[in-house]
Amino acid sequence: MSPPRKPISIPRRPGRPNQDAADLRQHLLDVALARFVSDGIGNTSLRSIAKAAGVTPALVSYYFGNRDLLVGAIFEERLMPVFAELLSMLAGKNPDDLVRGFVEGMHRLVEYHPWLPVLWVREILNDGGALRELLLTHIAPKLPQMLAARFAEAQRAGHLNADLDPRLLMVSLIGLTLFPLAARPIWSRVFNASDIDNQQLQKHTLALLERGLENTHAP
Amino acid sequence: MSPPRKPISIPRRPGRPNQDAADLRQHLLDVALARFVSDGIGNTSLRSIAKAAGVTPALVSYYFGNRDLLVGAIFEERLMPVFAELLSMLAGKNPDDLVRGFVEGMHRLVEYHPWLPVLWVREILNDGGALRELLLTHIAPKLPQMLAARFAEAQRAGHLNADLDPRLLMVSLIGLTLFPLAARPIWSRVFNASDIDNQQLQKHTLALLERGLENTHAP
Amino acid sequence: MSPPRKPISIPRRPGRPNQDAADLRQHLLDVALARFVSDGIGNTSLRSIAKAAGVTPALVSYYFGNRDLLVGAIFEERLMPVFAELLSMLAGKNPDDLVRGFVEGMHRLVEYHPWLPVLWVREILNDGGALRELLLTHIAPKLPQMLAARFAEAQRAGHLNADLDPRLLMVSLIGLTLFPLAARPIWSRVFNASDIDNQQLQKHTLALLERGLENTHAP
Amino acid sequence: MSPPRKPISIPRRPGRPNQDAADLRQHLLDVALARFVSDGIGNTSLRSIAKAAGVTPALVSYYFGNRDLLVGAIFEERLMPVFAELLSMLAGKNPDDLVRGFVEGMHRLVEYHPWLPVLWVREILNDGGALRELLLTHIAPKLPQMLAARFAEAQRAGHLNADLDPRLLMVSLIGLTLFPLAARPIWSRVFNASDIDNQQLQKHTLALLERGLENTHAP
DNA sequence: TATGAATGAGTCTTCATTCAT
DNA sequence: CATGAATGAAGACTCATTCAT
Repeated sequence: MSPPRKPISIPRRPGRPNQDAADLRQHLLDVALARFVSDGIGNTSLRSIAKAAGVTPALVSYYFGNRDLLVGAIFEERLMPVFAELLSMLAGKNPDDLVRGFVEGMHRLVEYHPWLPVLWVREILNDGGALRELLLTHIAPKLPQMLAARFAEAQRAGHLNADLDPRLLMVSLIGLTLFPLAARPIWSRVFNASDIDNQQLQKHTLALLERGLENTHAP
Repeated sequence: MSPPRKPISIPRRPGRPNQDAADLRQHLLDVALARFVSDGIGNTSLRSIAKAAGVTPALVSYYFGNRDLLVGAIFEERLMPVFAELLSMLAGKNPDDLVRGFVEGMHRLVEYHPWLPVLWVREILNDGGALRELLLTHIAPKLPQMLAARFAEAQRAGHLNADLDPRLLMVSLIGLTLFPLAARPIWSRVFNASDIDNQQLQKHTLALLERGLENTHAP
Repeated sequence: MSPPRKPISIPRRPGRPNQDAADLRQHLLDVALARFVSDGIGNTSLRSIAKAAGVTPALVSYYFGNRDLLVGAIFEERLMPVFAELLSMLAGKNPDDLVRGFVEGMHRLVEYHPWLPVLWVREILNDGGALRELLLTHIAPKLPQMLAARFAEAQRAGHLNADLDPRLLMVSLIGLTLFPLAARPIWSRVFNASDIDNQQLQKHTLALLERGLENTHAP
Repeated sequence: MSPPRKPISIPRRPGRPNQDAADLRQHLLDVALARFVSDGIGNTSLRSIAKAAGVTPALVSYYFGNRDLLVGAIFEERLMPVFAELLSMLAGKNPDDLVRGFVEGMHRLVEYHPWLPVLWVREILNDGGALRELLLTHIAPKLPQMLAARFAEAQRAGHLNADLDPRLLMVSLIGLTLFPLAARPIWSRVFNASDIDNQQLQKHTLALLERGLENTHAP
């Protein structure tokens, strides 16, 4: 891998903690990710990342080559691992637990990577999203296709509402997990709903998924 | 006539059809909306709008004053009317038809205003979204609060799954309508699903909402 | 004279009093003069004049042809007449009264045309001043040369301090009249001297001119 | 090394001598001052300064941040030192020499900083002058107030024409030094007076100040 | 390894001016 | 007589990037 890998520690600017080059690279990625999430990738200048990281803009270019390569690095070193995690979470699940496993897994994931929903919505979901193409060409197909296939299988076995489309179910699952998590700031404000935590959201989601709207508990 | 007049008469941009000012204004709004939808508001320069409209950047300033006012105009003249439509669609519905009405209404709406889902996701859902504040302060609260209130009422009357949160149900509904519609390009590609049309999506969504995942049709 | 001279009164915008074209021209000149004085000619846009006059920018161009011609009109129709006044004030003065006449005349002039000192200092005195060239080629030479000549004559007759230069005396006179009048805002603030009115200034100036610094009243 | 580097090496603007950054900063200040003096601060674009300095406009922003900061730098690094000089020149003077000291000091000052009178007149004296506020809040009050106080003292001691106002005397002194020096181009042309040098001007001024107009030398 | 200096392209906005109406 | 529409040029400023050091 490219430029700064030697572990020689040269504490240049005393403001930043004494870390070696690899750490600085990670620091830059952290800062960049934070800015990307809060401002959007397209709206974030390298300058602002550099400033937030206590570093010159030239350094950011130096470490990552150029803007696109930085975005690529964020994708590969921050986003991909998260999807890998999700994949491994769902690997062993048997079909009946799959939906519950997905919902719980996603919630657990977001607990550790709170930036995921927003980044997903803004940069992947959207037409010009900076990460969409990367996702679609690198990893995306695998996970959702695998899940959809297993839904289809369950459906054929009569374990799943026959009126559902297995592929669309995959979409619905994201619309019921990542989407509400990304949208929290807005519904929290609209409904004055700071009392609702993620656990309640998860419970609501599972209730909706498992039994739909009808009050089937009642006899 | 005294003041200095160059006698050469140059007909203005012959490329654009001879339309009056009001039309041009609408044309500019159309173009701006299109660019906003495809690139994001924050990433769209007035210059690019002007170019796409076959007009100088100065003219865009001339018509709308400045960038923020243009965004405001888009909001008021393009987005607000759509929400008004939705509101009137749902006005007369009785509680039992409400969810179905919402899903069908949203689909019908998007049929006529295909840009709605994307714009919603990018500019309202997201943290720094250019339209979020406008929506939240102008119209947003009313519609979702009204619907959530009616859900709560239905729930008290025993007509609605007791484990759902009425406010989160509102969120879920959007996650199952606007979200999949906005995400169509992506799932269509991932699943090679150009065969799935909006009608199927609507059917799937209603099936999921009404009975959940379980295969309750089977005895 | 150029464009709008017909006395047909068409009250277009009801905001502005019902005045005919000639009056509108005068109105525009008034407004332009006011803006020129307060912002400087170079810093004043036709737009701002038009706005202040309740008129479209196009109208200003229409009436005066272009920016330079407007400045020319200000010079000819506002500044020239003032110098003519001064000239006539000093015409009949006999040599001994000349200095006193100049000081008093200038003060009287400024009483009626308070904008004179500022305009003079900014637009004539300065190197790139918009009116300097106009003044130098149109009128300037006459008045100061005439006065300087009469000072020289008085000096030859032994009526004037022999160590003075008659031409520089002309300069000094302006430095002791127009200059302090233009500078009033600044010295008034520096010295907290809102108590000093023009009459006191005039008295001080004459005292300085007539006897210099020394306390010659004392026997 | 990895990041993409175009191998073509283009030596930067060979026109300007190879000077280090500090020198370039000074050069830019020099050029800016010259433009400010000849065109007025408000009428001088960064673009024109950059062009005159053989530099891109972006570089001017790079060095000074923005327009106001550039003006501030001119004030602090060019104007303030001059006033400090004047102050130190007058520090030790005893009251009787004060006026003469002021006139001579100002002439000496202008000899080394020929731009001072014009800048003073245009940017401090004038109402919207860009440097006025800076001067008034940073330094102005001290010097003139000190001088006026000493004039008042001399007057009380009977050493100064009793009909003068000490504060206005301060104003008159500027009107008889900075003003004629700033106006030289104009009176030099009006009177065809290229023969009058600063020494003669100084002599004239002192003669006027010390004895006024009357020919008191004659018995 | 890291940066300061520098640039060219691009941002939005304002300006004076023109001309058909 | 007066203006709305339109433009091209210029305004200040920011940006990503490069390169010598």
